[in-house]
Amino acid sequence: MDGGGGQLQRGQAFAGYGSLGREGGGHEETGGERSVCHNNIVTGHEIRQKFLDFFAARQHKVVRSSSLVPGDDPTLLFTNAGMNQFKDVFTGIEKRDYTRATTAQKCVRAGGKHNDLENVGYTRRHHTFFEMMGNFSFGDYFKTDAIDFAWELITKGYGLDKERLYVTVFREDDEAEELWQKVAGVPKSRIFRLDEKDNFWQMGDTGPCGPCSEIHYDLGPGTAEPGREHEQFPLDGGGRFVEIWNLVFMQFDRDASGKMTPLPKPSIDTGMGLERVAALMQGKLSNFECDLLLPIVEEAGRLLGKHHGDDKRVDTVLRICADHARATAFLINDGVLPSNEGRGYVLRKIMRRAMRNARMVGAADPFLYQLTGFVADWMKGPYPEMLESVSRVARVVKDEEHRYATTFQVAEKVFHDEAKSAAGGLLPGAAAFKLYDTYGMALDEQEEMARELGLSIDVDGFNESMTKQRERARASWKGAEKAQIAPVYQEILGQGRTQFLGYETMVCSTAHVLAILVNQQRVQNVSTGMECEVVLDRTPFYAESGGQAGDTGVLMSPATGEPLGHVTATYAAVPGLSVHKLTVMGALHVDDLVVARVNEVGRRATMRNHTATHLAHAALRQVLGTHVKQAGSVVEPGRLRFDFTHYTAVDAQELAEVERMANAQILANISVSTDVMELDKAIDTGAMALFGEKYGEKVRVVSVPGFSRELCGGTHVGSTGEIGLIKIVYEGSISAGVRRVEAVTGAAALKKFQETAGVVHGATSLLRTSEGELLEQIERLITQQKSLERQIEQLKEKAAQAASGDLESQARLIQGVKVLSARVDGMERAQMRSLADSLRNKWQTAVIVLASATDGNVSIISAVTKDLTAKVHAGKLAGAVAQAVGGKGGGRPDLAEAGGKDASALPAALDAVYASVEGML
RNA sequence: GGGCGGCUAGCUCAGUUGGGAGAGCACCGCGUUCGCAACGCGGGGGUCGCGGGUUCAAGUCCCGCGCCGUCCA
Repeated sequence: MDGGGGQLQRGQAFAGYGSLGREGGGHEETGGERSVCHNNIVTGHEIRQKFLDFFAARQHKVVRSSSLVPGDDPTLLFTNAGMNQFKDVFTGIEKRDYTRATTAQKCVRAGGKHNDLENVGYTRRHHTFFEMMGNFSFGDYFKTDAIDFAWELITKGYGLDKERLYVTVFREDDEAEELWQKVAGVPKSRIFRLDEKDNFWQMGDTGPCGPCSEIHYDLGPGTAEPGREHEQFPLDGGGRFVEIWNLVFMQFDRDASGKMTPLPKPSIDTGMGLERVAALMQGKLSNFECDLLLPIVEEAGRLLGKHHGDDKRVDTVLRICADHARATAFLINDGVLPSNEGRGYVLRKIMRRAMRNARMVGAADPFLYQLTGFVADWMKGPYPEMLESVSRVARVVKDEEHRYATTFQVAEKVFHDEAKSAAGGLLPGAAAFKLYDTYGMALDEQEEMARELGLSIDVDGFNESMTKQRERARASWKGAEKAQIAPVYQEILGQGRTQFLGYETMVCSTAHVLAILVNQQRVQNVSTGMECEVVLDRTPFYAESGGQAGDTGVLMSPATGEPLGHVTATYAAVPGLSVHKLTVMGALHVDDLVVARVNEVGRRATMRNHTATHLAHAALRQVLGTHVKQAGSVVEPGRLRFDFTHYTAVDAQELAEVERMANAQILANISVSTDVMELDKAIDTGAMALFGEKYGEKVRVVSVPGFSRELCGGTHVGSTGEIGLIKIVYEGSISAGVRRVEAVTGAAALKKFQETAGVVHGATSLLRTSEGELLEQIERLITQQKSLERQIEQLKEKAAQAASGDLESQARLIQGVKVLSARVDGMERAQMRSLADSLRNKWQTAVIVLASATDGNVSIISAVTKDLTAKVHAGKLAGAVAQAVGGKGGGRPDLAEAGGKDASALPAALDAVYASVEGML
């Protein structure tokens, strides 16, 4: 490692080779913007701020980082690039009131297409969590400015040495190559042309795409990763060359056939990894050495009682912990909770990988929850929300650490069982896979444990089982194809967004039919009895969104008032386009003028439930704590359902208090106000925004003054009194850390109350008691019931004893053995068993057969004392009797049971026992 | 969405071709002791997750559902 070749130890500044960030051989840059030098290293936080300031000064809107949970993009597991939140802006679906933006975006890459999880900790630049800085142009500036800005920021703003910078362009992008020379003054020798794989960007198989251009930084000779020194830029730099900035020139639109047409207004999307820039500006080879990560690595060491830098294996673990603690803290802050599917599962895998690695270097106790606290504190400057969630995050992480500990205990037990039976020191692949698949024990963990026992694991067998499982999962997936948004809706949206009138009115008499669809095909008209979808230019119908159910109602003829069709559902096929599902009752043509009338009773019930949901949310936060955040919501006419983050069951007192608070707001009959404002402003005034929801720039804020304030696009009552009453009717668990409540309001609440009162009334009249004494009365009945059952047991026992006295005299002595074959009608199996048992104990050496006939069923018990079981088999004895009465049976040699149907054959069968026993003895 | 494992006393769990629902800890009582710990004896506590089915008989076998865990997608 540290031979004479100038190979550097990780973490060591490579000041020996020139000095980073200085222009030429040690000359300090003079002038306004301070350049970087090794005496005065800039922090990661400063680099981030400088980026945003630089573009703000160039008319870019500084947009805050969006949530790590992408809004309504099912194709994306986590936000993984700066452009995610602008996707719809690039495609033109969404409009913003700016055309230039800049962000520092938190990103997670784990699971899904970019899965680097297994590499994290072992390499210099793989992370699950990182920050991506970027500037964006939405049809504003293009290549020239993008190149100019980028070059100016890194050479002047950040003061990177031009002699260390290289540029790549797409093979066919002559324009970019020219501009780099002209605008930035990069010599042609430093510009490389690359193929589609590296320098052509596309969002999907269709849609916007274009060439891109990357800026790379040369860390200098001797900085390549061990074993990769020979690799040459640009094919692969072996770690010596770092890609620091990718500029995407979005200039084509690709259609389904693969044909690319130039976009009228080309756009810019760029991304620069904060951690790698910070590392190289601070003279470090590894991102883990930069000041955004190193303190977390060191803190991990402190918590685990290890020292960073002493041991290679330990260092790797500390890096894993540091990276994963960042991802964990940020993901949970954004509302993700560890679970066994989807995003939650990826989070769990990240967390467990950290715990597992820590355990393998000797960590015994939960520690990750402390490290996430440290992360929150370290990142609180740019992400102040991290401090608010710090105790909730700690709680969630600690829970997961405990859960991991218990599952690990179980797995460990199974592992040792398997290890015991491992033949030839090799643990079979199937066993290893079972441990992994069923008990969640990772392979490296098993290998570690196997090593301690001097065993090895059949890894090939393991992989084989894994492949089979994959195939199974894939086969089952084929049937369920994802519903694709039909392009026809996009096409209709092109005619304009639906104007929603439902906030103000429930009827509109001036709506025009824009389009009619039958089975997603556009038609010109429809007639009675058909099912179709109708798009209007304006509508009072609320399209299902934000958990609120879509409206139902009717479309009518303006001339006659006759119904033209029933609207059975309303939904947004694509954002901005409301589609009415219609059962046609008359003729309807495109361009018709119609009266659209919402079913007012249903809608008002929905409005009551929606406002009540906000009241419940606010009340839950007051009663349980501010960690309570909405995790899902359904608002329908009949009820409301609200899922929220909370780690334990809500007890009866707490629920009662929540109901009391919410109803107090209803009784106070407070006016509900709605304001439309900028998103930033709304958040600044403390309105609650939801995880994963994507909001436009202008948002609606719904307030119950003094109690609740939430971003919400739904419809609400005018004042809280309209709700009438809210009653919670269910509380339960959804998954670890998420609870669900359901409630009813208004007429539904009254109905619920009447039903409950009816049940109570029924109970009081059955028990001939009053409401006040109902519970007491039931308790008394239960106690009485138990005591009666006990008395019956005792009586039965007495009866059995008495019977056994009689039976004793019936027993015959055959060759010194007491043999009894008797009928004991009315006795249950259990009683017969204990009777036989007590006789057996009493007689010491005996053969007993008892039978009872009840309700056409014959039960038979046969018991033989141990000393005789070699000669007389109780099972065979019982079986013989059973056969005679049309049944069968069996059991152990000393005790058997049997049964049959024919009671009339019983006396003879029982009598025959004596003879057959005599034969056996 | 598809596998696999689990659900039995307050807790941790055992329960082997289907044939007496059990252990340890905890709890209560008694004994021993100056007292405590420990020990001994005795006792209470169970819709065997829920619902169907097969069977003379189901904790045990079959089907469905729920919850928890785990892996794959």
